[in-house]
Amino acid sequence: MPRVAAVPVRTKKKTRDADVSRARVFEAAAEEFAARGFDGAKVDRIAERAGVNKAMLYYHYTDKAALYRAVVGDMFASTAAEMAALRETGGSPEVKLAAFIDVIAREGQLRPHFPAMWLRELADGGQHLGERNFGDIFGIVSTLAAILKEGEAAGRFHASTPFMVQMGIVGPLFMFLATAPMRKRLMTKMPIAPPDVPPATLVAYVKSMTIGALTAGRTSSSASKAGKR
Amino acid sequence: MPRVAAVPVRTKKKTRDADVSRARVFEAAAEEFAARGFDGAKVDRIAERAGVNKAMLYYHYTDKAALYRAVVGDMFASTAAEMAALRETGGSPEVKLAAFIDVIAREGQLRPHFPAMWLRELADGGQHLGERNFGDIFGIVSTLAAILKEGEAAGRFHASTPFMVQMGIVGPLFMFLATAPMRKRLMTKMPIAPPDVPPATLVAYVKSMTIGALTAGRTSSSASKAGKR
DNA sequence: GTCTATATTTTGATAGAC
DNA sequence: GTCTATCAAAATATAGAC
Repeated sequence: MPRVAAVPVRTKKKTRDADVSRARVFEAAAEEFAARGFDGAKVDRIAERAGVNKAMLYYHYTDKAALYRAVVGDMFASTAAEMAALRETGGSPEVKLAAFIDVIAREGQLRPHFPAMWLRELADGGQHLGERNFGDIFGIVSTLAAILKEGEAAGRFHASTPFMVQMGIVGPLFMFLATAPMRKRLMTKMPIAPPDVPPATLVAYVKSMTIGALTAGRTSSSASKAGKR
Repeated sequence: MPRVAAVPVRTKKKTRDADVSRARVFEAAAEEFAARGFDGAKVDRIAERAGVNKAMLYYHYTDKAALYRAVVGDMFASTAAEMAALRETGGSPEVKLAAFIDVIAREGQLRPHFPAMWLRELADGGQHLGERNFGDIFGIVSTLAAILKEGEAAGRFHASTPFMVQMGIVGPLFMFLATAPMRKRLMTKMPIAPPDVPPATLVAYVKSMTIGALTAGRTSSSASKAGKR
């Protein structure tokens, strides 16, 4: 037992270093995966970006796929957690829906790699996702489904397909966010693709679109209330 | 000159065969690229899918990148051409906007690989696109920009950013279309992701969203007219 | 036009010293 | 925990016969 007691200090030091390099790898991987996709991302490049040796990468993560899952898992787990919190709050269906959109938008901005990675994962058919990821996604869509159902029951929303509404929210939001680098580069050739739309404007537009579609033809003023400018 | 005269018949035969195998390669490539992306797509697998020898693939196309450009170019050129035609037609801004959305949706369904490939290309930042592709894309967005401007001048649409509106149309449409295989596979685990929403319903929803956002707060009945059901 | 065999390069991954 | 050196497996592309 005395042998065990001697370790703490040194362990703490080592652990902190490990956490640092591990975090650097994670961050670099997120950028690489977002910019090039799973197959396009190269392990060597991730290590280089992270400023660590390639062997270090394998010290922290079993392989490329595990690293990818770590990044993706973090995205969905975080979003799912926020959604769980959202489910506890009150308010009208319109307010809840706006809050739902805010969470998606916030997560998409908080993690710059999120939008592009999500776009790719959708195109990939969820190839790289695991059971836990699907669970988180299910939780997210379920949150939206509950809001829609509530609004529908209250006679404020049309009947709708949750997954379709979800794509109607994530699509515009993430497509716009994911194309930020591209738009920046294209500005000279395409004055139509501005790199600098304020996030608030984008979010407002998405809210307006969604509420607009769900309340089209109704006399309520909810459409104009939720997403102005 | 007599040597030249003897060729035609044989050439025709050969040409037909060539066209067939070339088309098969093109088709197989479109599927592979859509399902796995540029880096994920493997030349061997494309050849196998096409039922031709790998060497044949290189006989028809200089390399993998050229093949990719051929598929992508076809998508954008076709869509751009339809947009050019649309620019000639008349009607109210609302009608034109609906027609614009119809073109995007039609192209997305006509070429099953279009949605997924477009999602990927956006995430890639247009890495694999050439000058001509950007020209076509510019033409497409410009068509939308003109419609929006007209509606705005007529006092029927809010001021808007064309590229953002474009993402608001392509996003929901293509995300939903691109996830068809995924949804089919997930049905058992996620009853929220139905594989079978009728395209007409999806298109109507996107029209309703877009018109709804552009006319939010207005007294006009255009929102309910353009995208019902 | 079509196929076999092969050259070349890239890349994911590990062994083993420090 | 960190790095060097290296292996083994893919994967792109081509040469050359038919």
